[in-house]
Amino acid sequence: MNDAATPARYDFASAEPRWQHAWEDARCFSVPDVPYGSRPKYYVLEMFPYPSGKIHMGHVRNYTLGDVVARYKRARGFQVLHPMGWDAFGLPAENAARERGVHPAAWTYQNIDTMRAELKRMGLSLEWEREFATCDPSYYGQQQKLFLDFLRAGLVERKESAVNWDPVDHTVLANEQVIDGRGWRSGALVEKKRLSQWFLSITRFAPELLEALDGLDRWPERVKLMQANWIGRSEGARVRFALTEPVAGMEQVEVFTTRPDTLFGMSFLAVAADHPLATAAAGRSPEVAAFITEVRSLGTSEAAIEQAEKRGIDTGLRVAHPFIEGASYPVWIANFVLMEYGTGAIFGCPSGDQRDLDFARKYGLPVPPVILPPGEDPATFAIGDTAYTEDGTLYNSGFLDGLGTAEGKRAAIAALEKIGAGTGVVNWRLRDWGVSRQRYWGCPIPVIHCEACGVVPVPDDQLPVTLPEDVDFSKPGNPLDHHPVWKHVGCPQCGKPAQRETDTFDTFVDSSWYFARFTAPKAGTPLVPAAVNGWLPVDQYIGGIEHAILHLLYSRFFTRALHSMGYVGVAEPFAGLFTQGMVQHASYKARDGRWLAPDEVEVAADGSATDKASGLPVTVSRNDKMSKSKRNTIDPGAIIDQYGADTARWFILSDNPPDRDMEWTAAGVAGASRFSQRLWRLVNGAAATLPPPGTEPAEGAARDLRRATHRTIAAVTEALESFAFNVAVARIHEFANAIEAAGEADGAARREALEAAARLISPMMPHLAEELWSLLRPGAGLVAGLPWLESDAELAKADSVTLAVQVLGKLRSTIEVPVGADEATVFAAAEAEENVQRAIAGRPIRKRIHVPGRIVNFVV
RNA sequence: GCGGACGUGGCGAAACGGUAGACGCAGCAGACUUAAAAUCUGCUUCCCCUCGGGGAGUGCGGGUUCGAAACCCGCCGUCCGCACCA
Repeated sequence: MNDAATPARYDFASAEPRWQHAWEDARCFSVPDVPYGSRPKYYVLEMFPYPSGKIHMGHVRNYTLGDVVARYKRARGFQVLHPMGWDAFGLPAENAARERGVHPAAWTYQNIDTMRAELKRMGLSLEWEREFATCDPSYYGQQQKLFLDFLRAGLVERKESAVNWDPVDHTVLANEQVIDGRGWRSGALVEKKRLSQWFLSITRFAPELLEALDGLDRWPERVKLMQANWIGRSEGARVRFALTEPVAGMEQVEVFTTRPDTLFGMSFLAVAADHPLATAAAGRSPEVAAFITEVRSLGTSEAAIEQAEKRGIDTGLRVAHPFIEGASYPVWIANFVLMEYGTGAIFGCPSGDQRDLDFARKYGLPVPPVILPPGEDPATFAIGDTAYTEDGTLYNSGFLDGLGTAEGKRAAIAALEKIGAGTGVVNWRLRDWGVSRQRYWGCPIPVIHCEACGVVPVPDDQLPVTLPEDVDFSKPGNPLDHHPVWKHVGCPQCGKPAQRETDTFDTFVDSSWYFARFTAPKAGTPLVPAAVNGWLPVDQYIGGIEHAILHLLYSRFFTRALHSMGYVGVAEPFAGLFTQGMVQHASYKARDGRWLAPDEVEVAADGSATDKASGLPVTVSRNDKMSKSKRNTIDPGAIIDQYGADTARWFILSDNPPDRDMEWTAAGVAGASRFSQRLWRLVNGAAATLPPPGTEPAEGAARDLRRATHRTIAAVTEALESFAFNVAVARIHEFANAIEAAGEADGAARREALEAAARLISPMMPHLAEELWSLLRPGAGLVAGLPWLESDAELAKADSVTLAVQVLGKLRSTIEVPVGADEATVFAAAEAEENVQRAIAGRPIRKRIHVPGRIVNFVV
């Protein structure tokens, strides 16, 4: 059937693997561990994937964006480091082991093989020689060395602490992994449990992690803001209140407040249910004990759900006021006071804090007003159900009377410090990072517990501490813990029987330094100074907004810690950050509630859809996140089979700006495919008839085509520089239109245009670029090895421009004038327009405005 | 509650304070075909019209400016983050 009548088409299926091999053979994307010579370095990195089984469209978008940057920067003369690896430890591998009896390592490495093959089909300019998985002993063994360095540097603590316990996954979660009181993975309600845990001292770096955000000028503002909020700096004071009688050895209770100026408005003191004072009070009163039990059982999550309800109980204890001789206040336990923030205790100033006011009203506590709002009369101002939390003038406040809020704070802190009852402090919301997980499939924490010697680091020559392969997943809990022999070792110090730590690291530890390891991935030390200092920081990091806090903050902390230990020269790992939007797809729900896959429905022109099988209408919901449960995922592999990698890449780039959520549509992919075929036809049809390379003076249509060429080079370059990839795509579309419109104009100009098109698409559609280039310049080598095109400003320049002519700011006409025409000529031409005259309607022109190349405006 | 971002045709979107809607998707009309696919050409913000044009228009209401989608003030809406943070 295929004969001469069938129009020729670009055969991506054979071309794409061919060019992938050509790049590989030419080692186009390899760089040395240490950047060499005078060419500047550029490190492009996309957040490495978790090997879940298959790549999804989010990966395709992420790696396409990174590849455009990598290929573009390479063409701009940079030595580009662009590696890929696998964030390979984690729970799903263990779940697979429990559910299907497959070993986590086998499951993981098999997934990696599958996904590597899929990524390779995308034609990414990656340096695969640097690939590693975090579950390789050669990686996590080096991580164990780093941990021991952290330990020696005093950046690790072992603390008994209340942890977030996930009862479904049987593991501890970081605060960041608790979302609305539920485990981020299992969704189970999180319980509080006390365990001995390893903590990395991220709080020590809180001030610099906050301050350095200002210097990250190529990070999205919102990510910096989210981090700043998470670190949560607040200035205030710690105030010690003496108990009127000691309880369980405690003589005082300390509170944190941001409003020491309102101390005279105190009405009560409240502590968290977990506070030692609460525990002491419980010992003296069954009612108090019962209340604490009740608050605990509700838990933080329930509290969040029913928010508003403030509850408390009077302990019967009292505290003295630091400033008011002889005054004392009741100590309450309140459910809205959190042990995790500040000191777990507050002083209640109902007139100046809404929560305190709600509490005071509920339990009939006094509400002494101390802040007078501007313009209010102290004789008449009263607090109703709304606390006054703004600035004002202090009154009823002894020595603070008459001071404003800021001066009041300073004066109160000075007075507290003078009498030894408190100090001005900065309080941080950030907690230390608990990294212990009661899990098998993670990096073993390299310490040994000895009854005589305590915690003993595993000696260097015994590293790596590798995971045992023979593990039993049939019991709940940590397989390392109930392994028959693995944990039983001799103490490295005294030689007596001791036990290995059976906890493994939070997988966020693994991803906190992988970007540094890529610079020398096979080294026998964690990092090689010349390599890591040569390549870091990552110049462009690209990934999802979901990592705005956790991964990015941990990585910043890790880099600072490594910096403080002399491992790396920089303090910030990521100079530029780009957060991409999600890939979404319409979802289809049948009447009976079943979700239908896209290929099971018939979508009409108006967007409505029917079930192919039954013919019944289905509910269409646009812009749904792709998910297996809604059956609206699109398999990248199938798209590449049908359309090729370039088409998938082109569509993803063309649809919208990369930081916004995009909708995957069949029509959009088809459009991208059409364009790739059109470009190919344009080149394939002309290649044989073009003159050999070389330029000649051009006139008329040829001159216009050369102008379009050089303008397009400039416009695409600018768009690529600013991550406006959708605009770059649009400019290339316009360029294709211009080349077609130029018809048979001049061979040399046409060759120049087609060659430019081939090279300009190369960051986005690299295979097609090579194919076109090989048609235009057989045997001339790879586009991947060519420098970026330069726009010739002379050629891009226009001979004449179209000016808009406005009267009173309203467009009335346009005129064509030579570039550089003098103002008098321009005004004369503009005034001569019939439409302009009609709009002026005989009125005198009061003002003439001319913005050269843009606009003329007459004010009448 | 606090903080932030964003509102432009049927849809995705462009637009140094200077011709709003480039480019694409969808749609309509036509060409080529026995037909379809593929491809190509034209039209496509809304309203009025004497086919020359005219009016309105970037969530709403004001303001600054010769000129505002963009800058300022106030609303409304959507989304995101944090959330009894003392």
